[in-house]
Amino acid sequence: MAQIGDFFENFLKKESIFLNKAVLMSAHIPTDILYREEQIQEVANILAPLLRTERPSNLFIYGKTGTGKTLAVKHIMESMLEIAKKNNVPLKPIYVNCKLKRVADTEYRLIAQLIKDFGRDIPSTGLPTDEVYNIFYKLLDQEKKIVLLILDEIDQLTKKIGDEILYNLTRINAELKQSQICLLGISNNLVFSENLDPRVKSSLSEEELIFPPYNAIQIQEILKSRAKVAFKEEVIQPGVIEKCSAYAAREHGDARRAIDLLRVSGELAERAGSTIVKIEHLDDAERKVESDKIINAIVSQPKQFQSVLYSIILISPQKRQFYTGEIYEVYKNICKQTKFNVLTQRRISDILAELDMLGIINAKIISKGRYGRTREVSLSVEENILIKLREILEKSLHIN
DNA sequence: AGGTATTCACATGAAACTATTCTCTGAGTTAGG
DNA sequence: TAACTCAGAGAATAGTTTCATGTGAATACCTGT
Repeated sequence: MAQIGDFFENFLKKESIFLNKAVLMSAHIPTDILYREEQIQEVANILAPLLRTERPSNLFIYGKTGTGKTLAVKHIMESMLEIAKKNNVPLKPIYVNCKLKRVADTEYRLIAQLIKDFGRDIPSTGLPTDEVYNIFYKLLDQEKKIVLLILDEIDQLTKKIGDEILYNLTRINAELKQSQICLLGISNNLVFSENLDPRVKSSLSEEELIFPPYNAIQIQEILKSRAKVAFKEEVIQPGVIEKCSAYAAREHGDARRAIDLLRVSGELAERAGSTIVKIEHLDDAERKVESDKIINAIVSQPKQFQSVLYSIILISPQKRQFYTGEIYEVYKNICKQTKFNVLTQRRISDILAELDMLGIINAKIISKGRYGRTREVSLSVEENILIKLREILEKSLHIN
């Protein structure tokens, strides 16, 4: 008892190397956004009519992850809302992230989420979809207002359920008597609109904007400005920020990743009892971020999914590459052991494709001529993560 | 030898099914007047 | 008679199954030399 008490005492006494860690959290919106002045101005130009209660053009923003899209839009949204309040403009911005599981990743749930933003709760199931639409229309038209609907990661939404909702949303304006709605779509996928219904495409992207990736120097500056606020002075070893931004620049200039990395480095350094953040902490952080990403992705998947991955891990020591059929055989044995019912090969095929998407395996469709056509699968996970993964799966599947 | 046809072992697509979770509705039940 | 309970109908969703069709190239099978 005393020991753990001491630990907490010490923990309190020990000075944190952080001044304000919140600055390094992904939810944080800094007051000045570096290197995005141009884009912000552009967005502001397009959206400005909102403040006169006029409907601006629908806007579509493209850019890879961590290029400041969401940040810029949220920033603009906040300052506009402020002005609108001051001048009594009935502006109602709504921000929805379409990727969030069980929140806004289907048509029903998206509309339900919007309704919730108007202060009314809707049951999570049980109602017909058009009923939900009706409620939404009614709420919208209750009083005159102008709505700015921001759909973040909109590509995820259409990938899952098609572009019908978008069509419905673009048509809302025709149904409304008093209010107006303006759509702002944000997509990570640069070619997103190509496989969109042409009608939707033309009305959704009346205006388009591309956020280019940051280069290494820009990321460095961003990191420095954040670090200045987040950490105490002199706690960061020279070179850490440089290396951190180099990591991120290698991956298409993802600033969010860089910031995460820096935060985790700090946490690791602190946990290790170090008073400065060293390069080695950064290296550790890189590994940790990577393995956390993979493990999180796996843990949230269904059991059957995990079984398939476990099968792959079981074969992997023997061969470097293996085929769908082989995996299926091993998988069937696993099912017998764990008393799961065996899924069809069709499903396993899909699961393999998904594992490939998650980047946990590497699957390539090859033809072996006379001997058929199949996926050639290999694991693309580092050895030490693999061991951890294996433990987690065994626990999760109750395999001794 | 050179050219075509087969054939394997899955991949890929679409539709339909299953189980679960949830609402709404209306019939039957209960309790109070 | 009003309030309450409770079963059944109907929805949305995730995860599958069923059925149907597609596919790239190593081999088998011809053909004419």
